[in-house]
Formats: sequence, C-alpha cells, structure tokens
Amino acid sequence: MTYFIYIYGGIQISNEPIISTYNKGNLHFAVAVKDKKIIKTILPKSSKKKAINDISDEYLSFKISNKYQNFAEDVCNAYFGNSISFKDKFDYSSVNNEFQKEVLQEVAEIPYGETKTYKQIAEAIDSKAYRAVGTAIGKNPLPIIIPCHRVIKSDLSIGGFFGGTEMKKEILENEGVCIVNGKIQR
DNA sequence: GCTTTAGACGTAT
DNA sequence: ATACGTCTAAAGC
Repeated sequence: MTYFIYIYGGIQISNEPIISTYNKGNLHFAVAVKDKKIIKTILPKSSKKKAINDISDEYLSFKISNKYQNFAEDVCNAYFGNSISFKDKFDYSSVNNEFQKEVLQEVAEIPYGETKTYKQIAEAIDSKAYRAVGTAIGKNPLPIIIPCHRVIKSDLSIGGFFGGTEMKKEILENEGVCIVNGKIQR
C-alpha cells in the first residue's frame, strides 16, 4: 500500500488513515478512518496495544487520535447487540477484488438479527463457489460493520470465524439470534 | 448423530 | 500447476 503526501502552501495533507480506539471493559476496539469514512475495523482485542497493532499492520504510516472515537464506540455498541446503521460511514472501495467486493456487498445487506448461509450468498451472486465465498468473507476488512458473523453454514450450524466460533456465537446472541445446540433457530 | 469423501470454485504462490 | 479455504452434499457407520 502506497500513500502520497501532498504539500499545499505549507499545509501537509496526507493520505494516511487516522486510527481511533474505544474500549468496554477489557475489550478494545479500533477503527481506521480515511476521508471521514471507516476503511477498516477489527474484532476486539484484549488490550489497546493489540488493537492498534492489529488495525495498523497494513499501513505504512498512520495517526493515532481520538478524533473518531465515536466510530469506534459505534462498532463496540454494535458488537454488544445494538442495531446501528453504518450507512455512509464506511467505505470498501479499496477492496479491488471484484469477487470479494460482490460477496461483501451481499453480506452488507443482511439485516440485523438475521442470518444467511454461505450458499445463499454464493447463489445471490450467481456462483457455486461456496468455499470461495468463505475465503472472501474471511478477508472482510470491516468486521462487525459488514456483518460477516451473520453468514452461517447451510446446516444452520455456526461456521467458521476469524475471531473464533465462540465470538461469532456471542455477537449473534447479542443480536438476539437464538442458538440451540450449536444450531441457529429461525 | 458422527466422519469421510468428492466436488466446485476463486485466490495466492 | 498446486494448495488452500469462515463450504456442500452424499454416503457410510
């Protein structure tokens, strides 16, 4: 990833993202913001340091500031089951893989408290690549905001998750999804 | 219910 | 060309 720095009349306008954090108890959230849009989120970490490390790893340079703490707080609240609209607050235009973008757009449409299967996502984009859907979702740059936790297996079991199945289950239950013996009830 | 197996596809190397 | 993946369906126990 390359960032260009432009100098206009002595004022430096850089393209680097601003990273803000927010925590609730021992869960630390972070967002990376560029042009007032969230371009990356992470699943919560056990310390602020880990959160910052995790979210910044792909950036050559970045700023840490509390400027967008409210965005990080929104992500935290969403994690804990609040229905929050991130419409127009995030941006995944940097996802330059068409397949992945189609998958993410589809996932972004899943309403709060509802689930879709990997197969349904694949069918929605006219593909049979169920596994590739899983792979693409695994690279979701905006977990929580793009609700990849709402994508489950066709047998209605939870399925994999970057942050572990337990975390996926927890987020779903926070949203009011009922899970009995590892199966989504719907 | 469980495990194994083959299948189908997109991506990274 | 090869290997892998937040998968699926079918077959066997």
